[in-house]
Amino acid sequence: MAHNTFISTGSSPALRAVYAEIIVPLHLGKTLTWLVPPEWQQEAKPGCRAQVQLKKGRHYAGIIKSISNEPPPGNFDIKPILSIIDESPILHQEQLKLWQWMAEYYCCSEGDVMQAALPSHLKLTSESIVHFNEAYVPDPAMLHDKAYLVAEALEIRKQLTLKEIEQLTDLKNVYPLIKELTEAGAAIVSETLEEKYKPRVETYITLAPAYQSEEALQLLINDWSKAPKQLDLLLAFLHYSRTEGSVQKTALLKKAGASPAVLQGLVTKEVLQQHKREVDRIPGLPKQIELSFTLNNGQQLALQELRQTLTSKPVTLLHGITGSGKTMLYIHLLAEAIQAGQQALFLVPEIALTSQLVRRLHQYLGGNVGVYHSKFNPQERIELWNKTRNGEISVIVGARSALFLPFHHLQLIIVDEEHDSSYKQYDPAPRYHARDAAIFYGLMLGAKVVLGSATPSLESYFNAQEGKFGLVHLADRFGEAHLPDLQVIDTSYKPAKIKPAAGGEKLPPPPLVRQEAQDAIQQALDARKQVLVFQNRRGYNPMQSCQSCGWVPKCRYCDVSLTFHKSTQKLHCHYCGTTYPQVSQCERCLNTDMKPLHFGTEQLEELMAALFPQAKVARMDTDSVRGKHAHEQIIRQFEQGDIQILVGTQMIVKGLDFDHVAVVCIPDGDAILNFADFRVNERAFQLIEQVAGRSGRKGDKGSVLLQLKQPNHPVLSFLRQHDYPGFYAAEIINRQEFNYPPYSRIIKLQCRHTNRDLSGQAMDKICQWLRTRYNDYLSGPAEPGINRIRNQYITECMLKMPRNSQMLVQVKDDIQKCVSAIGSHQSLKRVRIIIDVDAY
DNA sequence: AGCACGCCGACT
DNA sequence: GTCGGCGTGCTC
Repeated sequence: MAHNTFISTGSSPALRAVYAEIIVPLHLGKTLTWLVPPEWQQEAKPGCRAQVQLKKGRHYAGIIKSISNEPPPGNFDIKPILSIIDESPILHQEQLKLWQWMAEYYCCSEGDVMQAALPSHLKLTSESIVHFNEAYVPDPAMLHDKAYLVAEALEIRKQLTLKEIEQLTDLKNVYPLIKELTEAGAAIVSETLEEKYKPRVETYITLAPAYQSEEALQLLINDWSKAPKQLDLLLAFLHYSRTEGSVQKTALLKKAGASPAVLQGLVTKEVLQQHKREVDRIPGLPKQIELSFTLNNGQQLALQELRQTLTSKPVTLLHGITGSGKTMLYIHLLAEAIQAGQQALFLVPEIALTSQLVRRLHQYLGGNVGVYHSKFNPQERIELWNKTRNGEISVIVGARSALFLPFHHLQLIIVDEEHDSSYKQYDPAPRYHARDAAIFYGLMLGAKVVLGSATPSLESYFNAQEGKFGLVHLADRFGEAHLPDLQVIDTSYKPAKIKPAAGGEKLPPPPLVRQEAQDAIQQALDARKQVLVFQNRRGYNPMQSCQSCGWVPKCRYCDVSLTFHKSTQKLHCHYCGTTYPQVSQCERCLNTDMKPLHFGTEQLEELMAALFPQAKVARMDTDSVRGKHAHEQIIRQFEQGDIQILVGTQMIVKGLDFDHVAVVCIPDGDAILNFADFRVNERAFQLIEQVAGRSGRKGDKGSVLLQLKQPNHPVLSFLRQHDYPGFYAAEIINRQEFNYPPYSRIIKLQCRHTNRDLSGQAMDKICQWLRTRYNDYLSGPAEPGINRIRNQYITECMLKMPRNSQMLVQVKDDIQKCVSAIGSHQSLKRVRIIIDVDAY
């Protein structure tokens, strides 16, 4: 690297200043440049973290993006880098390229990408420490009361953090006070950037060298007098060191029932010694590969096809119906990658990352597999990060953020359940789609990419049809299992044929779960089978309304009705989380006849328990799985047959394989089919087909009970036949006709502001500008169905751009210009603008 | 994101 | 008249 050669000959580049372009974890429009002082020029390499200061404030650990001799344009003082944190880069060049692509493609800053990509413990920000200036003599006349108080505290404690000063003074803003203290010469402020990752250290006990020999030891024990507890502990130690090899301190004390003081006695007598050792937080398994299963003919064939398309196409779509054993094929591919000394990434939707899946991967691929997801603590994530970087781990299974791990030889990326919308990050930026980013990254690295799904996204299937992706079908269900029957139960209103009895008694309302469905469930229970009940609404009643005026309790901050939760006896807003006391009286007309509308998982759980008292009923939704292990626990109980009926949201759909489910019941199918979005049909097909796939494994034919008010919905015929290609063929025509993806790319723009008018005005202006060039592609401005969330009024517009990439780059550029124009508009500059590329 | 700077109400 | 509250601009 010529630029940082300090001693050089000829036209001495050493005299030229060295600059580093650095990504800081902030939402900034551009990267900033720092000067690299000579003492850091050797270490300053792209991918290393550098400690930098912004303004006079905090220090950050930024990532060096590039090094150059060219100063940034503009005339201002360029601050020097304070230090280089990493001896060697923590990111590879390819990762930086991925970041850059992501920032450009999804219209965000690289700082935004950094926020998502780095585990929190690598993103350091400084803490200000206020030190006492020893030369200072406290003088109450010179300082204000509170400042004097702090000065006195500093004299005793020598240093205080900002938090401590806040508590001490009860001030919200301590900066003026600190300024006063520093100006008076009482205090000096420093910034500390501390490495947050600390290796886990355990203490091990060994015998002192003097007693290593059998004779010396015998002598010691035979001549032992006094301190019987110490002798007990010593004997216990000898026992464990013989049976287990190494002896860990806390384990020994626990097993021997001894106190630390007893051990300390032996250590002081120089009989035993203590050693500290760094240990892994993630327990390692043996790195063996044992593919102790056989593929059926269909799977064999599919695997061969897959291997073939992977060599000819950069991306292959594996369309395998639910229960066809896609995971087994993945395991084969992963094993091949490991054996070839490569690394592989196995992406799954967050909640599909269950111990069921992990257990299977560990069973066949052993310690070659590492798991990366949000339930792991920051320390464990760093260890996995490092193990990926140094190649200790070959396969990572993880949710979307696992894409950012520092693989050094990534040659295979599998995206399972590729249709799953949770691959798309919604908020905050970067609003990226992990599947699409994985495809880009795979192409860049020359890695093979496999997308797998029973119900592929229209985009992926389209790409396969066009020949852009390879396509492999896996049609047989594994182990003689049949696809379930779809039974539609018509719940549309039918006028009663018999007149109501004299006196005008009302007919009782039909039950939420109709008699037919109840009978089928009862049958399943009688056959000692299990039942899943899918309902995509949490809570007890998603809504209630006044019987006389129609008033509906709504959230104070959001434009949504409140859901009653029986567990808390409160009304909840599912958008901002605010809770309100239960309402029994209409606020508008004071009528006391509030009627609950619709139903959620809580009510269904209660209903199922009442209808089937002999069965154990459980519920799985975000409310019932609050704890770290609650989710796993419910799944395990269901697997073991301790639960017969499981009521739940999406959560029960993803990644779970249950062997004894005979019936899947969907009481509110209309909620799935009546969604105002161009992806309704696709989502409905995926959701229902996926839930259906949970039933009827291991030989029996299961059934799906779908209650619907519209029993002739076009999607149903395809669902009945489990005919994905048929569904695709029908749906793709709609997409083409209305120019929706995959025939176009959608960019959604949103304005958010507490003032509805300002939000609207900003969006109007944006649309005005965009219309001059993109009139044919623009729809909006409009207010979305829910126009206010967390007190922010939302307005939006949508661009349906042709797939032509040149134009896509252009439009993003123009959008950025719009955003900065709004940003410098006097009255609209405070409106927040959100750009969502490939929005869902 | 934070922190500095600047403009207005509560209180000496 | 000042203190200190929060609104908005800039960061190499």
